[in-house]
Amino acid sequence: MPTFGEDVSIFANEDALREDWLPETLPEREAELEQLHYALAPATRGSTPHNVFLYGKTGQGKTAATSAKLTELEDYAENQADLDLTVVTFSCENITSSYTLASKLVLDITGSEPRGYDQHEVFSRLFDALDAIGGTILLVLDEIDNIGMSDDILYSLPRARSKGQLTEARVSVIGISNDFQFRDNLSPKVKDTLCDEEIEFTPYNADQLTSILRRRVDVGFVDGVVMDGTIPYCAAKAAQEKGSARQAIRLLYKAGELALQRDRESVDEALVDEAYGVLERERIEDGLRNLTVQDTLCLAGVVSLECKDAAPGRTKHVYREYERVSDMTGDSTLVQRRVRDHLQELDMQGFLMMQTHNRGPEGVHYYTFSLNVDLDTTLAVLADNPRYVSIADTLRTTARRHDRL
DNA sequence: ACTCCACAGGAATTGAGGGGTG
DNA sequence: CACCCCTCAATTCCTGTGGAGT
Repeated sequence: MPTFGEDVSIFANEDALREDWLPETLPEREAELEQLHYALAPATRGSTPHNVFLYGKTGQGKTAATSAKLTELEDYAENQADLDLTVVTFSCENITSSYTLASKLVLDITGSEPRGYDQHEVFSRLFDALDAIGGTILLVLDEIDNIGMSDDILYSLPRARSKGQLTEARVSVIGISNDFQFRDNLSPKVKDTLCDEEIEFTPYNADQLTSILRRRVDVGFVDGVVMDGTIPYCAAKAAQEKGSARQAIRLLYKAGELALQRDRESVDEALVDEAYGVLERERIEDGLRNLTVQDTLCLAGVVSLECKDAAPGRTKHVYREYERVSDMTGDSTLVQRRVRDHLQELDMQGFLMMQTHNRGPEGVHYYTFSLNVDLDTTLAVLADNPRYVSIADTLRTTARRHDRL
């Protein structure tokens, strides 16, 4: 039994390895920071900063860069008597439309949420709230791609002042997006205004990830704990996937924790490999647990194909399995059209692998689906839930018969 | 050559569920 | 209370297209 306080010293400052740690410098993002700087600079001259749109995959330093630059700007503004600057940062997680975004923004600023009103009224309350703050307002909308096609607010915000809906405040929008396509799908009128400055964050390569990791290790770990080759190894592993700094750091942190558990005094490549496995499993487990009933049943349809060694299978075949599975649980059976949508969502979340098969350049195409995560783990997680335990058992038996386990 | 089928995906609609106003 | 706002999952209908069958 471990005792508190008797840990081998591995971590010097564990906070530096956590998700929410914001580095003070981002040498790998010099160019992007400079672009951001010039976009915001008008604020220091008493004018409205440009609207900026930052895009790039997760873990590329978009949020960190924005936060670093804005802190710098806020510090500057603090010492200038005639500069009234407010930064409002808002994460659009779970926000699916302009309407909810506006209403949640009002909640964020004023503390009360307008609901049940029409969109026009909600927008105008948002403008009132912004006017009440006054001065120059930088509105940072993180993960803005969540609002999808409904982008009215992105059109209205930058124009509110010229339309007289805002009188006291000057508002600039800084949109941060993980989704490259989001930009293309914006309506043309929004693209015009919001995207007058665009900053793209391309994925870090292995060398850049190595430098980033090295700085974190210097702060986070005790000197000499992390072996020489471990950092580049970790970086290479992360670069191979998405080039995400977040993932690279998470990996190293997990490896450190494993080292602690094992009473090791150093972190080596084998531990990184192990940490990788642990994180992957956690990812699947969390993901599966958060799926809705129908999502899970659709997934189970594909799992069923896998167990019969019939994957990848076409939509039709998945649907047949889905019908069997949902019969077993007694849940309502959806129409095929809807199941297709669920399958596509599961593909986007990485649980399924959806392949397009084309026949002819433009015309008829069809999809096949296969499981993109470990079958055994998936069955285990399904069996954890009483609702699906009978499915999991049946499928496991089938899988054994077909030598899939 | 013609018709029918399979399939993806867009659009419109519905009904439940959250909440408003007068 | 009647009637309004918006969201979300789901259904229904429709369109476009190549391939199979006749």
